Amino acid sequence: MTDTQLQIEPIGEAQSLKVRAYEALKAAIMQLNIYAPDAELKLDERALSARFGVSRTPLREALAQLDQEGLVRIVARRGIFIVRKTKAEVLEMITVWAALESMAARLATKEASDEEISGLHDLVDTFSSDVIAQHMGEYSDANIRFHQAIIGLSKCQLLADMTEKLFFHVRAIRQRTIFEDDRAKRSIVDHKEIVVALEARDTERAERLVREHTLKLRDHVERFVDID
Amino acid sequence: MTDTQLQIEPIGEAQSLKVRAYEALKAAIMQLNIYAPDAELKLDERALSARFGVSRTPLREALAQLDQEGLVRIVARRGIFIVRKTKAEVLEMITVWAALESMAARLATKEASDEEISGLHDLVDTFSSDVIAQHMGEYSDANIRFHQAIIGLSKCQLLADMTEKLFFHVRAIRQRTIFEDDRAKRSIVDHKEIVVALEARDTERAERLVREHTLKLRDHVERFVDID
DNA sequence: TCCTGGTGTATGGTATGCCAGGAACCACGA
DNA sequence: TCGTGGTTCCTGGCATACCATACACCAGGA
Repeated sequence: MTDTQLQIEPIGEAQSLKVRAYEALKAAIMQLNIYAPDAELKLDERALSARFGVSRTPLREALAQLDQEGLVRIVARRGIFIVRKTKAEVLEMITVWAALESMAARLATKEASDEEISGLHDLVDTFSSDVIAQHMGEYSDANIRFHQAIIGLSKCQLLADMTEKLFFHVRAIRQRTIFEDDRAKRSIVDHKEIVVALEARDTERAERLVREHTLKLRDHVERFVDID
Repeated sequence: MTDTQLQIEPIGEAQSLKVRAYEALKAAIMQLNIYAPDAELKLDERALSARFGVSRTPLREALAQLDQEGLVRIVARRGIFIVRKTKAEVLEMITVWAALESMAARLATKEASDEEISGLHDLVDTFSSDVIAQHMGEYSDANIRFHQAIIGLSKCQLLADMTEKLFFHVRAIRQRTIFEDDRAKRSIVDHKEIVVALEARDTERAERLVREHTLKLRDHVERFVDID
């Protein structure tokens, strides 16, 4: 449950320049449509340090972290490039996500309280009434909150950490998702079934439903999303 | 299949100082028994840069990477500390590992060729005849190779990358594993059953067997390993 | 003796300058 | 026209000096 454990920003300020540069860069990359033909994919240490008003050192550390996370690729004496995930890589990420979230569902049937599971109903309802959801398919905020909530109910912090990174990359392709009229509706049905299985403490069924739900997304992306 | 795609070191040399420092530090941490009472858990940038003969800059980048991977923790103006994983964290890692490897088994039943799956027999046999395995329980090299082979058969690079990091952390507690006489034998039985399920292309069964096998390890660690 | 305030020191954070490799461009010759 | 050699400049890698802060230690007063 991400919403219950408020993320405390020490002051919202007062962080190291490295961290601030990292977050600024990450936000900048996130809002950039990297699949646009004219997207600016090449970065420059010196130019960025000038724009941020910090020296190259903390900026380099931020970029190195982004490099390790796979958002950018640093090539010595060539440049720093924003990474375009290939379709195959995106599919792999969704597959791993399915593995992690299905395990989370499994754990949730054993670790979560009845009240916590009941709380999922609200998220499903929010999703149902979310107009945006009708247009964004799998990627509306309400939808993501539902999935993150399940991961939270597993009480496994590592699962939460690992899926968060995957979410970021998958989000990047949301603009490329083709609208399918009944996809959102079927998604809601899936969600309701998942909640029912969790409430029944049906471990195997909850795991299977979550896995199949996410693998459906995988197949959808494989068939209808065109990147590369 | 990790063994088939030989890892080419460009020259074995000629890497950046950052990478070399990273690998040297990682190797040093790996061979260190961090759970020993007198283990040296505090690092010092300046001392390390002197010992490696490089400046602090590449060393800091290497340490930052280790920090992100969770092997060390860098605290501003306090120091750099080698992380002792808590028992809860280790259990979470094994749980995630179970999620990933069971998904790998699932994929392997669909992606791997008959020859590739047959190759697993050799690894099981190697493990059976590995005297060390009798004493190290789950953590012999032959055992790890078996599990990595399954992940390789999934043809999912991301699964391989993510599990590799987990292996590293779990290895760190192998000295703390209590010897259990029939554990290795039962492990071999599990492995053979897994291979059979893979050969039969029984997706659900392969997934379940792998998951249960790894969760057995989880329970074993939970009960018999004493860290913290 | 114990608490408190100040000062010194250790340590990670940041700024800056130089280095070396590679790519692009241009001149020149075949 | 095309290929080849060299020169220049762009760019990340590295070294070094300085900065800021948390902690330890000590002196002085109650």
